[in-house]
Amino acid sequence: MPRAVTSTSSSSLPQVSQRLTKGGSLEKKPSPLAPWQSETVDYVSGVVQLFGLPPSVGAIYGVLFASPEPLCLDEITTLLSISKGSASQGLRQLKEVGAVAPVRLQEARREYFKPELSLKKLVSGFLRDRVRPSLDSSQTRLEVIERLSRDESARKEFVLSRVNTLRVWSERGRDVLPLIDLLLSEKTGS
Amino acid sequence: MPRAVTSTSSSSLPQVSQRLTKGGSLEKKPSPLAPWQSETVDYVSGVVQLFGLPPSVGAIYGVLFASPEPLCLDEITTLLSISKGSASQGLRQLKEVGAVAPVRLQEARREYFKPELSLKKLVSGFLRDRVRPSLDSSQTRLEVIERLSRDESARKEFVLSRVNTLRVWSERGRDVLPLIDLLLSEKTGS
DNA sequence: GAGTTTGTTCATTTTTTCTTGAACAAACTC
DNA sequence: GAGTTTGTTCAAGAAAAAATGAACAAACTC
Repeated sequence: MPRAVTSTSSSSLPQVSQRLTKGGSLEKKPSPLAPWQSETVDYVSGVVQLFGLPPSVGAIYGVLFASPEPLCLDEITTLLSISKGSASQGLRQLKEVGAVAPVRLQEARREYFKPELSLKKLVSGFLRDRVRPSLDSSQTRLEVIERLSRDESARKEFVLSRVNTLRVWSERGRDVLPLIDLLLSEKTGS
Repeated sequence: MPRAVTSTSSSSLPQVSQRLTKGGSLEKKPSPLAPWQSETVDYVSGVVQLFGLPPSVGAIYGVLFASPEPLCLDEITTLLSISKGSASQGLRQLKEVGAVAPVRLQEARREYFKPELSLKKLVSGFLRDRVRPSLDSSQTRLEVIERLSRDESARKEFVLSRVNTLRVWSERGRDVLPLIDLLLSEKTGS
């Protein structure tokens, strides 16, 4: 009894099909979402994709963002016309980065979700869970390269200079992350 | 007539099969590249992929980075065992973001390439060509959302607050870009 | 405990992205 | 101009990523 907004609910909504397409955007088809909501889902989804997350994940965050009340898995599934599997996995990813928080509604048995709205938290969660790890493994790999580079007999200076450049870049990367965090913390909008 | 192919001198290159695989890494097979070079190509390629560029593009930048001399399309093709098409397209992309510069070698007819080594230039080129455009189109889309949101009669305050949040985020995004640029400009390593 | 409701997992299918290679163009050579 | 050499384009194939859906588990209800 997905109250309210089921796709093909009682009305004659003909195949309410709203499918994710290449741009990660949603085809404009009859939707249980208000126009501004569809547009927002689409927009947010695009932004999220810029950060390398799949379209469905962006859409899930988007629909939570555009909903006045927390939503449960089933509602998300219906509103976006995505599979239960996608929704479940997408929510997991969003929880991991801290982009979405579970809400326990007193009477309800299901788990509801609301979006994290602090840009700082969103970004730093992403940096922490997605970028930092890469930077770390990058460390190990750099060490391998340094070791191999010592076996080089020819062009010694060139090799050293390049390896050094890599090292510098890597450091710079590690330096910049916390600064981004810092930049976003001031003037907490909204 | 590939001459003076870097590293492993002018020896006979035995079936250099080196294929791009899922992680964007290169299978370890007999390669015309020295070990540190292969490793570097692999490493750099990984980093480049973090920025959303395809593996082959990263590999191309990587091999240029690891080569003491500029390379031409044909040499790149051979060293990485990728197709001429890939190499050509990859080089175009790299030229667009300013990650690679053409070098005119006096006697030679072919076009040779060398890698841009300034981190600042690399990053700002990327921001300019890949991120800025998204931010701009984002502007237009935000306007659409604002317009649609005015048609909303219910939950007025909620809708306004969300739209406002989007606006703030977008501004923040535009503010941060130049700062990143700034951060990278000081102390020019290497 | 039998039957629900809710959610997760994962093999399969679908979609998207990347690479290839062959056809084409442009610029040079003789 | 005919033949090279060098490089680009783009349709088609290959590979990777994402979404689906059905089987399964866990927690609840009676």
